[in-house]
Amino acid sequence: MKEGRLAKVSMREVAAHAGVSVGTVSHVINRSQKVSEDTIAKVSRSIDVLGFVRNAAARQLRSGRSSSLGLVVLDTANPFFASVAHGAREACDAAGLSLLIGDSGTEVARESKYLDLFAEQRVNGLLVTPSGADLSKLEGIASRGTPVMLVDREAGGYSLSSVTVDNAAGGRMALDHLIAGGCAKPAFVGGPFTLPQVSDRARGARERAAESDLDLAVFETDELTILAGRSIGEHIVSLPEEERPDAVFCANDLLAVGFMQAVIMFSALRIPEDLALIGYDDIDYAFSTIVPLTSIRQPADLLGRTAVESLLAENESGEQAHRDEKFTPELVVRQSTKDV
Amino acid sequence: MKEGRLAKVSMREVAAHAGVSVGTVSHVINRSQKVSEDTIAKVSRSIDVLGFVRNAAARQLRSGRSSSLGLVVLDTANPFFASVAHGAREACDAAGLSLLIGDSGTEVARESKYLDLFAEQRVNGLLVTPSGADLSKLEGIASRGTPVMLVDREAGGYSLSSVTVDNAAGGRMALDHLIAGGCAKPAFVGGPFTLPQVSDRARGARERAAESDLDLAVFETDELTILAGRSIGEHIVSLPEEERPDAVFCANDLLAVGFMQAVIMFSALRIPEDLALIGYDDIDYAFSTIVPLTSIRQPADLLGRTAVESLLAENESGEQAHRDEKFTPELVVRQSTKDV
DNA sequence: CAGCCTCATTGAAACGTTTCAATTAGTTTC
DNA sequence: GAAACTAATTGAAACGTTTCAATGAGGCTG
Repeated sequence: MKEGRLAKVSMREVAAHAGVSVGTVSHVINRSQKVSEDTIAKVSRSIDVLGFVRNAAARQLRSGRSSSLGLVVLDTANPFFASVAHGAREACDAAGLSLLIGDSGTEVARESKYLDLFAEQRVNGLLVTPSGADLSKLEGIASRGTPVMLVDREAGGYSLSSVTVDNAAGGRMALDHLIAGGCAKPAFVGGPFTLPQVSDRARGARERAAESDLDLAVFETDELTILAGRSIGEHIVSLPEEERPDAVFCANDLLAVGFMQAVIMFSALRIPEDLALIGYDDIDYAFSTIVPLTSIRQPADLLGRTAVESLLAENESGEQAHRDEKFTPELVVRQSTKDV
Repeated sequence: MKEGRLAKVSMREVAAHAGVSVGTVSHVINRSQKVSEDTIAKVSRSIDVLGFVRNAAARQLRSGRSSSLGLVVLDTANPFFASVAHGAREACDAAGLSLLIGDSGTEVARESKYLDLFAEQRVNGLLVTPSGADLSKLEGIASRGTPVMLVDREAGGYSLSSVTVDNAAGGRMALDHLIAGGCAKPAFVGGPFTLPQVSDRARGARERAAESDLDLAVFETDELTILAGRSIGEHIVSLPEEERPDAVFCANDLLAVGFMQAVIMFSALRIPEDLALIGYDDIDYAFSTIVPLTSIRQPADLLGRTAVESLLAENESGEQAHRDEKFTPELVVRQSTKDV
């Protein structure tokens, strides 16, 4: 019953126990210099016996290296970002890095808090989906030597690298499909419009609508959640028929899922006959909604993976030039829209 | 255009720039001792001008404090664990701690890797949903002074605290409901059975079935994912009618969602008339499946929050006694089962 | 056996903070 | 005007590593 009460053991104790110097212990642990078989055995044994655990803080302080990346996304509960994080994590694992994840909840203040935290942690790089329009803080961080990669957000005028999926093209695709299905009164549901992901999708959609001489009604939401979708849906289905859209393009699948709930709970409208519905992201659940959801698929996993890999590549090559990698989304047709 | 090229600035530079000692700078930053208004202003200005950022490694090394908790879950993509993580994060934010998250993918090796990583990080505490049966490693960590809290897993014989939801009771509830709806050939779908969450739910279900003189058929899966649900579903709907269950209890909602996809794609069976279906967790999407899914709701968010709070409380009070906090799940009836 | 390798090990200086006892300057008290 | 306080500031010692130049012990060579 000898409970090894918090006897914090450092390399000094290990060295003493094994009868060697501290430097030797370090070399055994890191294989940083040749050590004889005998010594390795002795030291390893002492490490086990004493239950020594390396101190990451000390090691990082001395070596300057940190071996971690920071990722800040808008909402970890959103399956799209969960996939992004998953892809990023896999890429980090492969590179022997650990990934710190922050959830900004689309709030600039929280995002900023995580950026500061990660900066203090001296992460090797930062992957960020920014919440606000002003990227100067990120630019500052990048110019001070920490590589920054924008995820699902273009650099705009800022001097930053990015990995994105073409949102305007996606919006255009969505409307193209709805119009081909014969829709006459399309609407866009989403928000906040301060998010370029939202406004770009809306813009692409509006442009395509205009080409067919159609107006695109816009219903702005506060969030991109199931709940927000349900409440705006409740509003829209209660509109008099002449004001009600006959096709709704939701800025993401969570909104669409909530919207569908509202249509079914609060109206007798049929999907897609009376109201066509298309989402964005093609999350796993889109396939399984009451009426299976047509959606615009984004390669989320790939986005995360690519972001990490590009960051590391850029880091390694000490490159200055910023790259913008842009993927193209893909239409996935299911029953919530009229197939053509 | 003066790009502050990686001029790594430490407290020494700040002190020099402000014309004070390093100690004073530290006191300004941490408010750890009274400093005159004048000096505070001077130092703050120097910090801004030089772009000083605290070095977390050095600060932690010296102070011994780390202000972070580690959380290891089975699968971050599973909405249940996403909610647990969310609750934990909120509680951490409230306590001024940062939360490190690891995803074990139900692999003991990956879990172990994260535990080591967190140990090196000297986290203030560990929240773990273990993948394997052997908790001796965790017990060892706890006895060496790092508080450990099991999440969604009981301590069994081990000397550890836990926060759980009663799985056997949940399984019992599910079967109770199915039997009340008139089911005669119930089945359980889930796995791996090495996870107590799975085996306890199955056990509760089997016991309740036995009380009504019914057998519970068991179909084991490798994972608790949509895909696994779909493939076992494909198998089950293709069974000859006399072997086919008339009610299926899935060990979680992801399985149930996949199962439902299979039923619809590969059979003409109606839910719930020909086949009743009940899931577990009551994730947000359960409400929106093709046939809205009956499920056993777990307070996931609360689980995460409580885990953190209990850990901190235990930590603070320096308590030795281990507590087991157990919540009770709740049946949520929707259309995938016959209401009674 | 002097000189020169090679191989393994060592000792001590850094890394950037926090912390605490010591110092200085200024103010009050008798 | 000495003594006793208070308030603000300082200096230096840790914290646990990594790293690098230096040391020592053999073994070879000529």
